[in-house]
Amino acid sequence: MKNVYDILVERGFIEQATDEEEIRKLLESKSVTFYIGFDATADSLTAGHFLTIMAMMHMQRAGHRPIALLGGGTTMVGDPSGKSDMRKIMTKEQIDHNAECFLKQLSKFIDFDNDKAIVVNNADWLLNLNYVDFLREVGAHFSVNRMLAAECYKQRMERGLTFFEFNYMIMQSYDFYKLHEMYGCELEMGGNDQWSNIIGGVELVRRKLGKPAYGLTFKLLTTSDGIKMGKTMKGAVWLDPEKTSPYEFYQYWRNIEDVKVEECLGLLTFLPMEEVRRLGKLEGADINIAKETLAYEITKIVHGREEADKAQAAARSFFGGARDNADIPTTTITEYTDDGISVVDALVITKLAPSKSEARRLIDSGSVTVGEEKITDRAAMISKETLAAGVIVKKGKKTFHKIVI
RNA sequence: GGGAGAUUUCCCGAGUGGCCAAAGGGAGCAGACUGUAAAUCUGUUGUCGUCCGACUUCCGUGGUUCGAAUCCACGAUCUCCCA
Repeated sequence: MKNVYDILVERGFIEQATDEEEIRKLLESKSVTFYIGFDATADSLTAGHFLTIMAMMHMQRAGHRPIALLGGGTTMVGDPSGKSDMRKIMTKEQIDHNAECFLKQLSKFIDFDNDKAIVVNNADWLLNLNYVDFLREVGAHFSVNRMLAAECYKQRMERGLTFFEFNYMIMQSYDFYKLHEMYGCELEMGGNDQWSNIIGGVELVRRKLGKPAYGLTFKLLTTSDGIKMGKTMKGAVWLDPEKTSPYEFYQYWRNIEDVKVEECLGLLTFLPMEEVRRLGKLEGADINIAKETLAYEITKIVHGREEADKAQAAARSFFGGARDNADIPTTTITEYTDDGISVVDALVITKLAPSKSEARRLIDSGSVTVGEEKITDRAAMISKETLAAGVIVKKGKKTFHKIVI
């Protein structure tokens, strides 16, 4: 069987490693306990997290033991890495709630039974630390000079970095040390923005325990413009189906840029690499096949086969011209009169437009279609009868929404 | 502790008393062209109203003025210099 390290390399995960050869050997020689941290900054994981989760899954499949570390403690501070502004301070309750949501979602991907994977929350050891003890025990091992030189603080060196946030790196480093002690964790992985924090932990383990420790970072998903992927006009692409419906999720990947298809197939699906390369070679309109496969496979992993089938069927039927009752986002309208409802209101209620002004602009630009009829009149209404039958409202070419009463 | 400066709409960034809902760029949205791609061109981007209209914005709170994003006072936050 192939070394999982080589698999990760082949699929395009790896960005940096503390020592490639050593890590490869380590992963070949035994079942390794490794960890990835998730700071609980929102109540759902995002498409960005999904990449690291995929890596975790590959690792677990290869017989290694993942530790999912929930950042109940570190989120109290907030990681300043690569950020230009200080993060809003969150309450303990919010963080706890978020961590719970994370765990629920993670359980769908990682098998936590029988010690095959472990969940920990760094609130358990970070929150009750004694300041002076901590400084003597851990703080003494960090050089401020070196920390300030770290790439991740570059932006903050210009705009200001508080001591409060500056401690984040030390806290995360301490996590690694703690996990090494508790579970024999030897490897920390994370997105490439975590590189500085990870090295901090690796060095702390080596210094304090005199034992080997390794770090590994993954590529960050970006668009060809270098903008972080997984964002839409509504915000992040969430893994929670309540926040981003499976259909929207599917469509996000279906609409990906040509040049990113092969990369995403490797990173975000389990398709064999021969297949990935074959799909990546498709040109012209044929590449749509690759995109469809990509969207389907990711949706299947995240939301299950059934939802993936539904999303795909809905997408196909709509873009194929059919307008039947497919599984697309649907809103049930309760506020309507005998005249029905105005198109403007309908757009706002379905969240196709954030405000009435925006809805009017959309109508003016000729991008709104109700049923088969293109709407050009700002005062247009959707009749009660039409509503009763259920009608599809279309914004632009790609966004469909069904309305029923 | 002392001194200098900053804070503008999603972001960057103009604007120093009326012509400012506020230049320009980025990002977003839409139209054309396409392959549910990219690039390009065009339109659009505070809210509410059927349009020329009304209303709420330029860190916060008060004030000066017929009139303030622009002036004053106090406060908050940040940056820089000196201790």
